[in-house]
Amino acid sequence: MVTIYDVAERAAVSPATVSRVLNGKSVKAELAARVLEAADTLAYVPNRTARTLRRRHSEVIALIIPDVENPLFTALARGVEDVAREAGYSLVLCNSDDDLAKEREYLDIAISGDMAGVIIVPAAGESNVDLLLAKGRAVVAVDRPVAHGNVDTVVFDNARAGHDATTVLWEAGYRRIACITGPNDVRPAVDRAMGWQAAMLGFDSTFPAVTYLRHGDFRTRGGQEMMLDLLQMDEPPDAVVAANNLIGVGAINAMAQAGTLPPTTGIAVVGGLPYALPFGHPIPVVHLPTRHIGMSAARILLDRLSGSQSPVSTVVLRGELTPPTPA
Amino acid sequence: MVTIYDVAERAAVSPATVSRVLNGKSVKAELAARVLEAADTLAYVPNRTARTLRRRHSEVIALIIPDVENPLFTALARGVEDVAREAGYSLVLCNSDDDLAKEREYLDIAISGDMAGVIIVPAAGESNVDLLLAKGRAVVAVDRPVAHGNVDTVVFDNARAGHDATTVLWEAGYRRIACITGPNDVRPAVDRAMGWQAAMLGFDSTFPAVTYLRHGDFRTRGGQEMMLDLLQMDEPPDAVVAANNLIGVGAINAMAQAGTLPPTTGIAVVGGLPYALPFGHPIPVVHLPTRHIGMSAARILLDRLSGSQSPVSTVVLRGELTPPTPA
DNA sequence: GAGTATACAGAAATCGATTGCTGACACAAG
DNA sequence: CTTGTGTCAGCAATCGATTTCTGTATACTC
Repeated sequence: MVTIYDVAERAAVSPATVSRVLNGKSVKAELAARVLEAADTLAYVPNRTARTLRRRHSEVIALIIPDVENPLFTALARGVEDVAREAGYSLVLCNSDDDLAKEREYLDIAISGDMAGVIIVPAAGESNVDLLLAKGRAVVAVDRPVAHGNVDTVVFDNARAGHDATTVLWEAGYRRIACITGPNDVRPAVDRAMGWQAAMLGFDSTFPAVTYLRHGDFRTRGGQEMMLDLLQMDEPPDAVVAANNLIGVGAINAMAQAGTLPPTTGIAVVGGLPYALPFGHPIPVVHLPTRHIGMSAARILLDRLSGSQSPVSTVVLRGELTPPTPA
Repeated sequence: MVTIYDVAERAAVSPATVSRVLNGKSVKAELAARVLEAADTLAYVPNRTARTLRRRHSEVIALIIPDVENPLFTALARGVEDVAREAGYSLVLCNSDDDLAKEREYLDIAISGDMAGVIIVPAAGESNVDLLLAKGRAVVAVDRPVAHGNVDTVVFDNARAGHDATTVLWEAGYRRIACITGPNDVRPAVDRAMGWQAAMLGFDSTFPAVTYLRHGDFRTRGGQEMMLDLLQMDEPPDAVVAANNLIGVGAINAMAQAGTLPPTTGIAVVGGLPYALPFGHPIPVVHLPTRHIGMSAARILLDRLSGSQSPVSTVVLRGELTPPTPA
């Protein structure tokens, strides 16, 4: 292992000088040249662990997400990564599986690994980032608020998204519009359903909303099962709002199984479908600015890291109902 | 920041003893109890940075993949994660964008961050892990071999997968079967195309293979463009082998646009389609054991980490042609 | 030309945990 | 009673880079 001492020796200067050269502090040009040459010929790579120990924080930020296999979160990760890299930070992706224990483990790693900051999509339930805050680390919540801890937050306008998705179906002539959403301890799932419910009651105050609401698991499987369930009702819905992309896919699968693909049964989806679904009928989608939400969170975090003391803020990003262009 | 010294003081022992207790070395029961109690009341969290500096390696392994948004790689990541966590390691996901410069950056981070080992899907081109090997770090290549460096490797049997996909189409009666694959500096892309070519020439030695081969970018966009291109030929193919999941999605989109969805134009896909495509006709898929490939790579890495000196090996996993059950 | 300000390099302390070595003590064997 | 063997806790060195402090050489002011 070649260390800063080896470089110092070869360049005939002190380790302190090598450090200064490598960190852009002022050093006489001639010495700097010697140092750089020595570092080069020795193929010196500074040890980040030692640097982190001394500086008491690394250049790594942790991004904790509930599911790496969900395109929403990977898109978010891209957004974070792009901004973070730009600023010289690298990103560690941690997969919590929406499990508080795993999440806690990763939070501990973030603390004990001296990570610069944490961007977290809190797991369902009582996420707690107090320990992190107590240590003075920067934390930003994304997509969902944290249950405990007062931190900057970036979320979608979920109620509105649910409302918009419902409205477009209503305007297309559907009248008995159901809603399949995620678990009821996951905030965006609840909010989107609220948006749907508000919209339906606005159109028809006698609509039996609870009857047509289903909680799945925010995954394809759940969407499919709940849709089949809805279709078996005595008075099945004539359309459905899928509260996320995977539910949308599942619901469409179910419709295919039951032979009631759109436009027979209508569907609108909150969140971009991961891949265009190639069959005749266009599907209205409320596109959520997933990449943006990541970029926004990263910017806020970077701001905190550079010492900003501005009061804790919540940013709400609005989705956009798109004419369904594929891909 | 509460350190091991604080704990030591409170428990009236030396820091060394605290360390030994926390690491399960033999210490008299009474002292151990005092230490644990002190650690508990002080809410002591050991600093991994310091430990890593001293031990000269961390409990983190890096997984470098070309595209976090590709389900193949996220599934692989799950496989790696499951095995790694089991063994007490945590995973850092790094996104190389198939870009050698970004890849090199992450490799440097792996070195300078004292990471225990690296599992890498090498970027297109001349990936080089020599530096890592020179430092004695464990490295495993997945999905593609590394251009430089002699390391354990886990790959799919890509040629066979291409061959199988082609065969199933031939047997279904298609005769002019094209192939859309990835960039020609990406090994699996080439191998799958080779499998297709071998199969076609086996069936019909006069088949003008080069005419019906297209290189896209292994993404939806590329698949779509190449498919449209194929469909515009004077003598368009009557079927196509899509060399990966995203190309498959793109190709199907293109078919939808052109109004020649299966079975009019046949298609077989190598690699599971990320989300079931709900329209009447079943699509044959050569399922690749993506999760397995990750688990296998992780096991090999862990083996090396625990000191195994067995000769460098290559593991080849076979895909399986499935009757196309959705989801 | 004397005195002060400035720039810059080196020595050494520091970050927090681990670990080789040493010494203290207990007990068994001779 | 002495020597030998083993257990276990503490001291201090160590990992590699950063940074404070200090000293020296040079430039600048009047």
